Amino acid sequence: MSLPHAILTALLEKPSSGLELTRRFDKSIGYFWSATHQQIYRELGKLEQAGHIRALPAPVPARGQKKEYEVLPAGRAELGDWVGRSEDPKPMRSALLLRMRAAAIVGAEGLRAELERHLALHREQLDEYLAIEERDFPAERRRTEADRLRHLVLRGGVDLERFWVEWLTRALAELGRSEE
Amino acid sequence: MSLPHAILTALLEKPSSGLELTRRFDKSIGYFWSATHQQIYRELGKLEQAGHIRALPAPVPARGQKKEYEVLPAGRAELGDWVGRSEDPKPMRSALLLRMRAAAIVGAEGLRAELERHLALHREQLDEYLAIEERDFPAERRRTEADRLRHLVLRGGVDLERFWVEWLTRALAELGRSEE
DNA sequence: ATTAGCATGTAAAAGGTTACATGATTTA
DNA sequence: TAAATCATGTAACCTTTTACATGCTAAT
Repeated sequence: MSLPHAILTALLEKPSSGLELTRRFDKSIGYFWSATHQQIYRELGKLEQAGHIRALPAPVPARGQKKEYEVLPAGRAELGDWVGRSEDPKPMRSALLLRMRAAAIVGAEGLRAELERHLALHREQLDEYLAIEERDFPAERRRTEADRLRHLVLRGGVDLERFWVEWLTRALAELGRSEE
Repeated sequence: MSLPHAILTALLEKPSSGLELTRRFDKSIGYFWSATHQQIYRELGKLEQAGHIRALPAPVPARGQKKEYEVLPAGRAELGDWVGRSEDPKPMRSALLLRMRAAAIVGAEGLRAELERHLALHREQLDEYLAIEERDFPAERRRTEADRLRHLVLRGGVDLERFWVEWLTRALAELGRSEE
């Protein structure tokens, strides 16, 4: 049950509309939580009903009209509470690793191309995160605790992409050994 | 839609009952796919109906009685087909990273203990995987292609746990800087 | 006026989690 | 024979994914 807390966090960082949130989830929030616009709109409704957020008064409230939300004290309290809660890491699910294990039995036909495709995707993602890092956390400057926390989270995203790039590179090398 | 393929893979490696499969998912299959016994029983039913697997004839078929399954040719064909399919990597969702980002706003109260708890869990998991590696993939021996593939998958699990251990260690060090 | 793009939603289906129910087998 | 354990299953719920629907706004 983390989506509402992801949204509260995003809204505290900057009040936004549903579509703006969607875009932020696609970009800078994506390295620790992902969500589609359908999830976001549904959850915004629930959060509003619960009194955790409210829509800023709009000049002309109507469907198809931008609607900005901000976090209410109750929402901030709920988030503060949630941060202190304990939760076990979710077990892994990687379709790619599964394909590889299945390939050990039924043959690795076509797997190589898929590995190369994933390698390219992860390299791209890694470059994006590195660009964000350069932009938002430049060099060695006196930083606040909050800055250091945010940087650590981004570092998580960066290092995870690096892991995939390295693993895929190694996998492709190993796979090549006998195929030529 | 990968759970059925995870089960087909597991059953091809060794015909099993539902509970045996559950145990295997908890241990050696867990580093690339996880599933509970409820999911597994439900899916075994579907796979049997689809003609992809069959229950081995039991002496006394009854509820509460062990029921072993094996993969039929149609199941193997489906798996072979699936391995060649293309699928994008699923975007990340880490409640821990989210907690950290939220902590940057509402305060890191109690986060340190949670990080330490996760560090311990990931160290344990890493040790388990390393033990499996030593047992199943000893030293440098002539290996078949299938062995190399299986080893690569396990390496994925190992390296991912290492990533978490390293990131958490670093996070704790960073967090400590200002708290004392 | 029409089209493209922005913006907010609804609905149905698939997948995963949690809680509970039940029968068979072994062991104290 | 009672309790523990093995084994299979059902049901309800929650979350995520996919597809579709609708209304506003700006540009051609």
